[in-house]
Amino acid sequence: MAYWLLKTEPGEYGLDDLAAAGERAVWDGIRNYQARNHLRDGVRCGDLALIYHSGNRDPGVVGMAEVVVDPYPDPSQFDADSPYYDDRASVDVPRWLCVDIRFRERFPRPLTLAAARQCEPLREMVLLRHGRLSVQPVSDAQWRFILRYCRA
DNA sequence: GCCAACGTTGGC
DNA sequence: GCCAACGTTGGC
Repeated sequence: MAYWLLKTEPGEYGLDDLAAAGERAVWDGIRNYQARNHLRDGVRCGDLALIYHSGNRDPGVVGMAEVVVDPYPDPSQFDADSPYYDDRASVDVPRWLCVDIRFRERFPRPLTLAAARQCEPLREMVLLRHGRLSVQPVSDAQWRFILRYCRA
């Protein structure tokens, strides 16, 4: 079982939408090869993920979700009406993956990016070193630290 | 809205 | 395969 951090813009699809989605939400639209490779090579059913809100006034980790299925080809890449359509992808040779997740919790004390930068145990976190990656691994130690912080 | 950092495209 | 031009992300 592994830990991840998934980014999203709350104005598009945030923790509220995830909570409202119930048992299963399609986490699609990932269009970055490094993020895709994390899905392909790492993310599996049963993994847990921090939900990170970006592009808002106070970016940070706001909640947690559970991965409920192994990664599979993102249907939106085949949909010409979708903003995530990719005409280089085909059903036979899909280019992008997505995953389904389920809301687990909303943190009483979100970890803002600014606060994370002040936390020594998070110094090596991918979020702080490589800010733009939308699917990124979280180490066991980082996970434990963040949960203790956010649930306090 | 600005801009730095990073990713992608495409000519050669 | 290099690299310049361009596009995107995302904090501020």
